[in-house]
Order: sequence, then C-alpha cells, then structure tokens
Amino acid sequence: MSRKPRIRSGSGVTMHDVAKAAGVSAITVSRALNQPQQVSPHLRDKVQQAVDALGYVPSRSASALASARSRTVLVLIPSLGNTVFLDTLAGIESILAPAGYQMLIGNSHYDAEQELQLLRAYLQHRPDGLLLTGLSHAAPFDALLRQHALPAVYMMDLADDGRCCVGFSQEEAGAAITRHLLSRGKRRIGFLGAQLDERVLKRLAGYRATLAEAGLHDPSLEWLDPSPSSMQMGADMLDAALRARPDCDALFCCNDDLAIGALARCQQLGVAVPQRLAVAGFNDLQPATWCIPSLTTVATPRREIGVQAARALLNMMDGGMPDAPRVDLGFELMLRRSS
Amino acid sequence: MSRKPRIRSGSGVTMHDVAKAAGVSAITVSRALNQPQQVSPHLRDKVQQAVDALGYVPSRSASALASARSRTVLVLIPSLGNTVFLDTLAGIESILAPAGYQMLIGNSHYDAEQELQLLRAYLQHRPDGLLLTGLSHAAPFDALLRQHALPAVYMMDLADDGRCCVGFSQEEAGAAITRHLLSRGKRRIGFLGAQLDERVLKRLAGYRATLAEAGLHDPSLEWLDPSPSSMQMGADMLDAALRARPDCDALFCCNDDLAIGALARCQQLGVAVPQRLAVAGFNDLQPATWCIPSLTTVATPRREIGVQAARALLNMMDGGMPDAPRVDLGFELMLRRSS
DNA sequence: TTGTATGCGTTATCAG
DNA sequence: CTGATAACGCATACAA
Repeated sequence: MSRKPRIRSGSGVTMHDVAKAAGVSAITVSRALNQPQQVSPHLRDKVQQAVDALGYVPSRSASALASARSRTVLVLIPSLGNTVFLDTLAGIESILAPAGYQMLIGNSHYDAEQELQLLRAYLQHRPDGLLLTGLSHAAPFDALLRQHALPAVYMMDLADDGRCCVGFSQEEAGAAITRHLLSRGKRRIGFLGAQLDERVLKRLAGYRATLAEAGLHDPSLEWLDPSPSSMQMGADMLDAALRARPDCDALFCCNDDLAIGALARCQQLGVAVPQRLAVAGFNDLQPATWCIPSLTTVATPRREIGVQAARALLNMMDGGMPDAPRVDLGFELMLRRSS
Repeated sequence: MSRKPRIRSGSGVTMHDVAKAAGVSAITVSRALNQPQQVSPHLRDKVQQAVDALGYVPSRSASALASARSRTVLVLIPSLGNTVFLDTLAGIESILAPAGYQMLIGNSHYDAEQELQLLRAYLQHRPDGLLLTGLSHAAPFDALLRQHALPAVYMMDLADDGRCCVGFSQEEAGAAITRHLLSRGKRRIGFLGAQLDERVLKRLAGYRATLAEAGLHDPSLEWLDPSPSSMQMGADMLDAALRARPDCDALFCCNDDLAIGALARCQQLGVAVPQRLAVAGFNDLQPATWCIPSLTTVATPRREIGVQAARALLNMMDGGMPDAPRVDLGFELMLRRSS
C-alpha cells in the first residue's frame, strides 16, 4: 500500500522534526516544552536549540485535539466601542495570557440573538470556558452551555441563582446616585436612558424605587431611547427634556457619554449647572474628570471585574469550584461640580 | 490489547455519531455539511436531521488538522480604543464572516515588539492569512511571514515594494490639509502630534514638505509627544503651543481627539476660532461634525479599507494573486467652521 | 527520566 | 454519488 503524504500546514516543521534534530523522541520534545521540570536540563537545552534552529511553532489544533483542551476562552461582550468593555477585556487578558490561555472575542452588538449565533460559531473552537456580560441571554443559551459542560462566569452584575458572577448591583448603584441628587435638594429628578440594555434598565429600576419611596416618582420625567448612546444623543435628549419639562431640576444619565453631551448642550444654552439643573452620569470615564463642569458619576470597577472573573474561570476550568460563586466588587460615587 | 478511551471534548457528539444516526458514513456527513451539492438531497436531509437532533457542532481543530486550513485570519491592529480601527474591523468582519472565516484579533498597543510576540503566539493557530496595520514591523516579522508562507495584506498606507496594500497616502493627506490652511491665509501653521506612530510621522512629513515649499517651515511650531493621544492631551498641548508661540495662527492636529481637546480649550480661553487660530484634525470621527465650532478634518475610508483588504486577502488565500497589489482609496477634506 | 503505542475528530485520496 | 482507509500533529497511558 502506497503512502499518502498530504500538504502540511504552517512552515511544515513538526514536533517529530524537532525530535529528530535533537536526537530524542517526540514525546520528550512535548514535555520539554510543556512540563520542563520533567526533562533533564541537558535534553531540555538540546530541544530548545532544535526548536530555535528549525523555527518550530507548535500546532494548537493538534494539541487541542489530542488533549481535549483548547486553552482558549470565549469572551462575549455587547460592544467594542464602549470603553467600559475594553477595560474589562484588558483586565481579563492580564490574567488569561500569563496562564497560557487565548481569548476569542465575540461582539454581540447588544443583541441576544447575535450573541447566541456567536456562541454557536465559537463552540467549533471548543473553548474551555466562557466569560459573559450580563445575566439574561437567549433561551437556548444556557441549554447549550450545559450540553457542552462549559464553565461560565457572568460579569458586570450579580445573580441570585447560584451562577458564578463578578460585578456589582446595578440597581443599587442607580439608587445611590438618585439619593445623592435628592440630598442636594433636587425634587424633579429626570432620567435619560439610551440602549436600554439589561443594566440600564436596572439602574432605572433603582432610580424609580428611590424616587417612589420619597414620593417623588414621575414617569413623565423619563426619556428613554433604545438606540445606541452617544454624546450627540445626550445633547438631543437634553433639548427634549427641557422642552417638555422646563421645571426639571436634575438629570441622572444612564452613562457618561449621554451626560457629557447633555452638559455640553447646557453650556451652549446657558443653563446653570448644577444650580438650575444638576447632572449625573455613570461609569466615570476619563472625560468626566475634565469636562466643564466636571461630572458627578458612578465609578465602576470594570477592569477589576475582568481580572476577578478571569481568575474565577481559571479556577473552574481547573476543576475546582469558584471560591465564591458571587463576587460583589461594589461601586463608588464620584461627587464633582455638576451636582 | 485493551482500548484506551479518552475524555472527549465538547458535548462528545462527533461526526461518526451523526453518521450512525443518519445511517450513512462519516465522510458523507462531512460532505453534506461542507459541499452540499455533492450529496443527494435525500441524504442531505437525513444528515441535517441527525445534526439537529444530536446538537452536533463540528470541531474546528480536527478540521484544521485534517485539511491544513484553519479558516482563520489574524488581524493585527495597534489599538482597540481608537474608533478608526474598530471601523476597520467591522469592515473586515463584514467580508470574512460570510466567507466562513473567523478573525483572531491581536492588539499590539502601538508596539512593534509586542506585535511580533502576538504573531508568534497566534501562529500556533495556523491562520490562513494576515491583515496588518501599517508597513513597518519588527525585523524578524517579514521573515516569519515568508517561512510560514502566509499571505498578508497591509492596511492604512501605501507601499512601493510590491507588497499588497490597501489604504491611502498619509503623507499626501497631511500635505493636503496643510495646503488648505495656507489657502486660508495662515502663515504660522503649527503641528500637534501624539503617539508618533508611522502614520502620524508621515502626516508630519507631508506638513513639513508643504510648508518648506512655501518657505514657511518652522520647526519651533511643532509639538510632539509620543504618549497616546487624548482630548486632555490636546487641551494641554494647546496651552503649551500658545504659551511658546502666541503668534501661531493655525494648528494641524494629527487626529481628531487632539483637535477636539484643543478646540475645547480655545473655547475656555476665549481664543477666536478660526479667526485668530484655525484648527484642523484628522479622521473625521463623529464628534467632528457637532463640536463647537465644527471641525475641519480629513475623512479617511477606514471601513472600506477593511472591506477591500479582506477581499484581497480572500483572493490570495484562494491561491490567486490580488487583482491589484496596491489599492489607493484616497481621502477627503472636510472643510468646516474651525478653519 | 525517557520511549512506545495509540487515539483525538476530521478530511484527502482513491476505489466502487 | 458514496464509502473505506490513512493521515494530519500532538498528548495520554503505560512500560522500561
């Protein structure tokens, strides 16, 4: 029977070639690279030399197939254009990269259906674990996770059902900033909301509950738009708000972009901030500290969320249960000139 | 000899399981999924049913190993925090995803050494092709590409050495905006530059050449800082510029962020724009259209660059040569109120 | 500490 | 149009 040699991928250098060059067996090369302490220093050197000389690069596909571990983690986020998630990604990478894991980044564009498609597509890579944004996902989502026995950590929010999550209470944060505005003597506090994703709606719920408790809840002070937020939209919403309710004396914006756009429009219109109108944002992005007036907002531990979520996932992928199934990293009110 | 069953990855459903359930052979399943027209409609249906019933997800690792094609493209960009590259990524994905390719995104943080490390790391995935930002890379970079016979397309700029590239002339764009400022009667035109990557330096070169030709080049009108750009930095640089050269009558900022920060500072200081000081940016990001005053800038075809670069790469990965090795997508001056 | 035999899930090759 | 077989590159189990 004749051999059937096929086209080789990559540069064509395999572990066998390295082994031959180093005068050892293939498995010794494998160990020298993956568990160096199990190989004698002498052979380790010879292998390393051969690797360098031949320019050998291990094949992740072959490794994954043989070991049933892809050393890959799927990270699903709603947007790449939002600094919040970029910071989270940076935190994740700072933990996963040194541990030898690579990230597959999926951008769902704030769409549950797209998120499900992304999961389906990326499952072909057999990721060892999953980092998710938010708690609610499309119906078949959790079923898929279970079927594939995929460890998952939920980021940005806190669940009550035993799922492993790292975040803070969006609702409590919304309530806290609203209480602050109340403490400043404001009584007709409005809400500007864009995107209207899960987290924005929870901040809104916190706002509503706090005002209701004070007997000050007024649905006509809420301006909601499901389209993506932007500074431009903040400016437009401010116009709409002041037109509809000139007596409004404070605004809680669901994020800093909206708030900064609103602030800029106030400047143009000559609306006194915070005297006539106080403005608060959410997230504490960089411009919040130097816009005029500086912006009162809620600082969120997004990078740390990435770090701790990645650590918890590493734990679960090693077979262990997470130390704590639910990590509350809290938030911090940043009180500045706009309130 | 006893069998040695191992742990299975994923949900454990393999192509063989599907084949058994459908009453066909494994290879027929493979064909039904990848080359449907080569399988009779009847069997195709049976296979599809079995796939759905079992929740089968093909293994990319096994496929890559057997076919020597990973259906994966490595995209290396200098930053994820810059809208320019996010737009490019979106353009790329719009072409690669429908073609069945997945992107591996590497963020080099504007660092050639990191970029090289990323290439090394991602080569383990045996990408079928490469999309690169800019023309100059670390020394061993091109050697690695050749060794691995990796087709590559260079984005954002134009090369003269036969490399396949899709972009526009950064130098010519810098010259064009400078000529525009000259045409407005400005004579002491300054340059604010941050990051100082390859492309910023080319814009600077275009600026210098144009002014030199007019006999107006003055090195003391250049303010350069290698750290990452931001609106804050734009504001700070404006302060420095006006302090050192109060007679400066125009500023070409190497990007919109810097320009918008400078513009904001002008507002605060009461500097009349464009009368006393004209300001121009680069890229035409969203805020450029609605900041006060609106910003004169250079619109860059970044999304289209992604689209065409991806198309060219698909071509090369199919074995063909690119239609044109060098695609100049040009740029457009957006003349607004700030000049 | 090092080596041998074998299996991971898929596709290329070639035969029917 | 369909199927049997071998091969892809590496890691596990076990033996030496």
